[in-house]
Amino acid sequence: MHKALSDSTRFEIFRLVAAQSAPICACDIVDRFQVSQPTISHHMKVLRDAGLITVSRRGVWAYYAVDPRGLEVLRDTINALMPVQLAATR
Amino acid sequence: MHKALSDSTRFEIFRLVAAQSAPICACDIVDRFQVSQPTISHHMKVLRDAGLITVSRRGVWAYYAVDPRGLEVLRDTINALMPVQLAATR
DNA sequence: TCAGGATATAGATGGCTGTCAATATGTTGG
DNA sequence: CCAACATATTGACAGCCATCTATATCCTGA
Repeated sequence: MHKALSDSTRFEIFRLVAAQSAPICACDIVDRFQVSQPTISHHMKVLRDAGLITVSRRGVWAYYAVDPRGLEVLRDTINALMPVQLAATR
Repeated sequence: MHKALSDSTRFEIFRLVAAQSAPICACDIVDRFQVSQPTISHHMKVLRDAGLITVSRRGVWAYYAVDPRGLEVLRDTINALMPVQLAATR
């Protein structure tokens, strides 16, 4: 999961997806980055395999959204590493 | 920061350090992993450069501890990615 | 059914990095 | 001051991976 977020391009893609209030079209992601469409597709697969995003198809288009369960796992992992009194901090 | 935790050996080292109630000696870390001493030293440097751990010297020995500020940054980064109602979940 | 477009897959490649052996650096006890 | 030890640094190398081009797959409108 950390590995999925360790590449800067992929992290930025994830941030973009996470910033949306609705699923975002893959084509819109391709438009916003300098890398090629296959590279974006590859990154989406990595993020998907990590459980961080979900994909839904509408016709030809692919719509990506954050998988809340993945984020929860990530947060819980971090919290488990924190000393208790620090974990209580908000 | 995610990159620092993306390697499995390094993540396990960090988990070991985080699990201690007092700083842990580098020699004890070397003892618990299969990799060589220089490799451990390299990983400690990566974790240190990422702001995740701190080191203090006592004589010949190096003692490592989690840097709470790094963990806070990490947690805040994750929280910033979460939808508000999910971030409120405990 | 076909053309065109959106996305995914395959294969190749260059750069990054985790690892090791060898060595350097720094510290302490005698 | 020296020997022994703990840790860090260096240099080399193999495997991984982000990226590209080319191509395949899938869907839709006409």
